[in-house]
Amino acid sequence: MKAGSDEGSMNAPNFSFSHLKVACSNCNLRELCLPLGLSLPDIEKLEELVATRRRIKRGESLFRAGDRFESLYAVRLGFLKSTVMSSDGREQVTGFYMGGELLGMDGISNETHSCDTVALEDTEVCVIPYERLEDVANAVPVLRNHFHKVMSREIVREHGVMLLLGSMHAEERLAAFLLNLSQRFEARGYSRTEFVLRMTRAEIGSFLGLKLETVSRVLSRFAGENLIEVNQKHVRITNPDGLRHIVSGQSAASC
Amino acid sequence: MKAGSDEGSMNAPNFSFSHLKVACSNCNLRELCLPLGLSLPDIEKLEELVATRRRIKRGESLFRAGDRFESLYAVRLGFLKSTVMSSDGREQVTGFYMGGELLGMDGISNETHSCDTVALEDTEVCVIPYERLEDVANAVPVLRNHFHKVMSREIVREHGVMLLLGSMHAEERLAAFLLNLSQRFEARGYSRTEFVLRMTRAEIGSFLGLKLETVSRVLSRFAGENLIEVNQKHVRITNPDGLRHIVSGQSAASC
DNA sequence: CGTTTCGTTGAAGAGTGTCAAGGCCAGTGG
DNA sequence: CCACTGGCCTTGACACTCTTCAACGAAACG
Repeated sequence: MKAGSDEGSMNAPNFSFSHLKVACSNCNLRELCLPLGLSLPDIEKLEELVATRRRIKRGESLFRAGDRFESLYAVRLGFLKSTVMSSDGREQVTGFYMGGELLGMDGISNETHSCDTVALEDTEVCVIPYERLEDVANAVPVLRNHFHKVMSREIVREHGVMLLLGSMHAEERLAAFLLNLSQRFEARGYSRTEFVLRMTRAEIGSFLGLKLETVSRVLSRFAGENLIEVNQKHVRITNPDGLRHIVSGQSAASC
Repeated sequence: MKAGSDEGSMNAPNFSFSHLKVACSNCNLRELCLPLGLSLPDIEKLEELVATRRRIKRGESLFRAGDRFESLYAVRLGFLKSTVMSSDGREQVTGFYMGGELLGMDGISNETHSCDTVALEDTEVCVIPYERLEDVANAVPVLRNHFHKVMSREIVREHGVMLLLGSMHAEERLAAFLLNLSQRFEARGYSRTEFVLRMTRAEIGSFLGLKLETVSRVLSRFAGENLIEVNQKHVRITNPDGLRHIVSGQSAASC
């Protein structure tokens, strides 16, 4: 756990809510989080809906499998992972989430969450009570469409992960993973070439269907081929085209 | 192509619509497809929405990646697969769909479909124009909730597939696959122990992240252990508990 | 400064993939 | 009716990727 956080008094779960006024209109993630062209009155309805925020410290969970579903969450700050667990205890990371992304949609189907979501660094999310979301979405068609698109986008994202898990080699998976992170960091105004992995090798491996040793070895190999520089969690992409080349059928050429 | 179909005059794509009156209220799939407790007026709105059906012959596609998204489809009869394709031409089956299941939600995010969906046997779907679905869903909250749950269920299903692809061995994947089919057939009133695989070994393999030879070998191994009987596409599950045992950590015990 | 967690690397082995040959079955045409 | 064709499935032998096991090094934390 990181030392020196100035939030020391707020770590009991039920007191980690922040009741400060939420201002979506000022949020620098609104292009990621919200549809374009919301009118002022619509934004006011929205800000009434997204009334609270919640902080999760590194290692704590936002929700767990089995928890009653009540809200969706928009990541405001930080980094999380979602995992599912099989009956015999195997864990699979189903996704990593960062600023502007929406979490918790797995819970709608059953009124119960089916995955665990854990913060990989100190994180803040906007709480979106689902019942009220449905009302607001009814009243604001733009928002309703947007909500449907976000759910659909999650489905499409998962199709991509299935493609990756089902038909790619270790090198291709990791190249695709790094490029995906790169692009998402860039969309948030960070460097697309240089970033810090918030997750461990084991978590990357779980997401990509590989063992942590394989992840480590492939990263070292990439570094040896001057595609990237790696130093523990710090990664710099020095040859993005090389990575793209690996993703799109380098294997098709060499095999 | 099968001979002797009495629909010979309807194979040009644009004439494969059937404008017969759709009657959700009489449909024997309504428990799978619709929420419980719809009032009569609600059902009438629904039947106005789901006004047309469409037939797809074996091998034909319902929609393709890149097609403009206009409708969702509910399977009334038949069997389909969805596939995504990577830039370098690798194909991944993302799911198999049967009676009562909803298709096409990938298209909402972009107004463009991102996967191909192909009939594996002669199939009939109910066409649900998306724009009108949104209106009807607004007017009928039960239906709106149901729609959201169906999308969420698709997300949860894909989490399960990710777990399978990311952390299971060939035998576990196939055992899980057979049990899943078994359960879905049972829910539709068919035998849960004896059924016909509508897809080829290669398609099963693509879905499960395996090669067709591995699928064939594992099925033979299961047959050798008297878990199932296989004869080409015909499968009989003789020891479902054995299969369940394989799914839940047989490997954890023996390794 | 010791402890723990995380990451790297090597060697050996298991599990799938690849390649190749042959069998089964349905549909086709003689 | 039969032989032929092509698609699908099965099986074997071998190659290869990834995992497993183990040891060690580096960083984070109290």
